[in-house]
Amino acid sequence: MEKWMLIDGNSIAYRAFFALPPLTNSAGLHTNAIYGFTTMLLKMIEEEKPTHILVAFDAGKVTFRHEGYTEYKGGREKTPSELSEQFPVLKELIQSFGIAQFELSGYEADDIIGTLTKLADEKDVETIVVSGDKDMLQLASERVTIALTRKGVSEIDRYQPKELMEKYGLKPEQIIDLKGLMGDTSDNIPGIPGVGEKTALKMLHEFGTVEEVLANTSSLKGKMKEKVEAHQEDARMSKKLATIFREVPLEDKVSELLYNGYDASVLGDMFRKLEFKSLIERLELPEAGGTAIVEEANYDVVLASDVTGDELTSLLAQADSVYFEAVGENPHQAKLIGLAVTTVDGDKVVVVTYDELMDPAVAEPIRRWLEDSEAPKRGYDLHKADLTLSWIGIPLRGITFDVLLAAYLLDPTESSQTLASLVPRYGLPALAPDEAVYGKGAKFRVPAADILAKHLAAKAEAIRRLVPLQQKHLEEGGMNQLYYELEQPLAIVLAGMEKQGIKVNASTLEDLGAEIAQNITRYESEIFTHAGMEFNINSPKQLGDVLFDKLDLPVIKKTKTGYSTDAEVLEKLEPYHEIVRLILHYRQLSKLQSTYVEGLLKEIRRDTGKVHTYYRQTIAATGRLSSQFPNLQNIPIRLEEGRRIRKAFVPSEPGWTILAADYSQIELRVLAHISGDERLKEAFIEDMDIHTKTAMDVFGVPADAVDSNMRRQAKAVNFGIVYGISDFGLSNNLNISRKEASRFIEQYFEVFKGVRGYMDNIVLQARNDGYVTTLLERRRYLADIKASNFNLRSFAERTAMNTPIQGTAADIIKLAMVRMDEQLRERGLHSRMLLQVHDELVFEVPPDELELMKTLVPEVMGSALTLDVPLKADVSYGDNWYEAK
DNA sequence: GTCTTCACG
DNA sequence: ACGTACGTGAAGACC
Repeated sequence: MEKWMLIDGNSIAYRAFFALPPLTNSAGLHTNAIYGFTTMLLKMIEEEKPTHILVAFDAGKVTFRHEGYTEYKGGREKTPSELSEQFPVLKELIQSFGIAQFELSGYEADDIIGTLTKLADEKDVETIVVSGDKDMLQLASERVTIALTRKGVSEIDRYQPKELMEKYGLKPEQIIDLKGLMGDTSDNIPGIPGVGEKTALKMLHEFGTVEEVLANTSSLKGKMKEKVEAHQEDARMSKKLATIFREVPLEDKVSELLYNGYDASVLGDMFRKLEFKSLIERLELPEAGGTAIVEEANYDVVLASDVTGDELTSLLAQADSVYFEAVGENPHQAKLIGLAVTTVDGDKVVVVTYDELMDPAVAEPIRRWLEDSEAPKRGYDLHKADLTLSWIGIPLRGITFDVLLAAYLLDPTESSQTLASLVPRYGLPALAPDEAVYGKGAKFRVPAADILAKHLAAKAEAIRRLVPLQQKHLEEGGMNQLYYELEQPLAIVLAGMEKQGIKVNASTLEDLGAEIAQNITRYESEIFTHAGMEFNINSPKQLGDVLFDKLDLPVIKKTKTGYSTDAEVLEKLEPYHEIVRLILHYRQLSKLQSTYVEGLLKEIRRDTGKVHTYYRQTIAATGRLSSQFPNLQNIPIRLEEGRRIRKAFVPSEPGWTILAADYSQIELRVLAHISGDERLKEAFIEDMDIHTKTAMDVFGVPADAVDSNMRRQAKAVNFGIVYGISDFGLSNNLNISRKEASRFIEQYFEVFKGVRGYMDNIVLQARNDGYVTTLLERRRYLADIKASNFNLRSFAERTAMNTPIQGTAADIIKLAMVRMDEQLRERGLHSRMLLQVHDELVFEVPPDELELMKTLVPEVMGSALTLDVPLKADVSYGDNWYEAK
């Protein structure tokens, strides 16, 4: 079955140009229109899977339309040179894709596309037209779908006659009547002055066509009647101008549209010229020179079982880098496939398959090497490797460098940190894609040993070559300390905590679950009664239909796909209908049940009764950790019902205690330090209640005049300050007007002048350097800090304000963790560090260590880093995590 | 796979 | 005029 895709090249390029921030490649060529066009093209090819593709361009300056009306498209702004310079390159790119393009003198892209859709209708071929121009809607038919871009080029609305009727109440052929009446300023089509979309639609719904409207002016009234009568000719001519000409002599050029996919090396060359690195990675295109740099491997691959134990031992004595391959996202459950070790001189790579590692006859030297803390190892994601290995009883020691961790510090915002994506960043030869070696999804297979060995060897070699390059960059970025003294040691501390796990009492959860289940059923039936029908309350779509169509509640907010029903909306709807409160409760319970009761129960290991999270150290752009499988950083606490989940988190030894310590206001303390604001510093030096103090200063009242509402507002302002304040955000949060919010902020900055100075300064610094840093020199690049798009730029500015604060707080608790681990070890304590929740550390403590830990933990946390204000950590403890409050 | 919602700091 | 608070992960619905 044929399927055609016809793209309006000029229209899409224009749209992309104005939607995207200015991008240039290093040669200074603007590339934003090309980039936008390309992403749109890839998306549409993927979604539509066309057999034939054409990109049509407008040709030359004079089209047949000018013959009748010389002002056609007059008055249009001249195409900016930043865009026009992109057209020749765009055409080259389309050629690299192997996609046909037409440009016929005297005709516009519309006409070419119009002619082809006519042909498609005649031949009964399914066709999609891609454009940003609503005029195209006149071509819609049962076979022809018009895809119009919305909001730049990223979102696309598809129209067939049915959708057109729903949205405008018009048939496709009436689009030209619409234009005839209302005109089009961008094409300088006059239409009837004073008639806009609303009026034009009204007239067409009544009369159907321009001609009929003109024939019935008598039924129009007043000013409108005069205008229509005076501009009859304009309307007729406008209609004619808007009509797409569908008889372009294309003869039989359709066969040229056949699309057979692209040649990866040709497209790769083109993307390289444009410096579309993300697209090269996304499409897994070869790295350079037409085909990938295929460097002849200049090392021998040695299988462990092919050499004697002594030979293996001596090879490992000169080991340099190591790569571990495991299958599975969750390192606690991942299956090791094998590992590869390069020698220092790079001329040999030893590969050990999993079976060999498990074979005592072969494994002895390799196990000894892995466990030897004096044998240096450079690798990729050794935190994960350490954890996976620990489950088969092999500790990994002697880590001296990790290219994943380094890549993260060098650019934490990079979207992919896989080894394969990292390698080209440093100009090293590409790796074979994992998919090509293993297949994906159901087709995943571990290949034969020789093929596997080659692949693992290439990865180990890539690591060996990456290390010195990254070390140089770390040095240049002043991140040596951050790397060697913080992140790298932390990786092993984390693996220890993860392996240790925390005990979760299943029956506590089950009891809670039974209680919640009862309540859920109750709410469910009450909701159905109020709704007068049964439906899936968990479906935002169905819920929206009930609330806004059936019950006719006011629509507060819309999402891309329909009505919004989030908690914020529901809270506003509470006064209108009793059902809303019930839904809010239902939502709360349903979340608790599915995510926390059922979700957590699934994660408990049957044998030990523990859950083992996995902390990811290279995800968050600010330097924070993230937690997965399960996420133990978002266990409920704010509401009592949810907080009870914490009762299930208990010590793993009888008689022990859960001890939790959290930093008090760490982010605001960090802000006080880095901004140097005297008032804020003083507040913390005096150990005041910071929100009350803020209220006093912002409202200009004494402490005893601060009521709970003032404190609440001050607290919101403090949060806003940390997030990178905007009046809009604060007004939203406090449900006040933007003006009021803006006054709060102004008053805050009047008092905390140093904070204002910091905010102004950090944004300037970001603009200057392109990045911001934390106290420990952790770096975050802000690609959009100079964007012309207000939204993108504002976002980058808020990020510039927030990242040094959030990131420094992350630095501090990470430091505390490394220190704490040392302390437990050096003092020979049995207490164990189990969890980190951004500003909190959770331990399990034997009875005889409780008194010591109660002072040691806050001491270590408080002295992790010396700031101009004290760091304070509060301790609490109990029989479970709930009691430790 | 994407979207929406919601849990945490 | 624009239209967002910063950072995450998981579940369920729906395509």
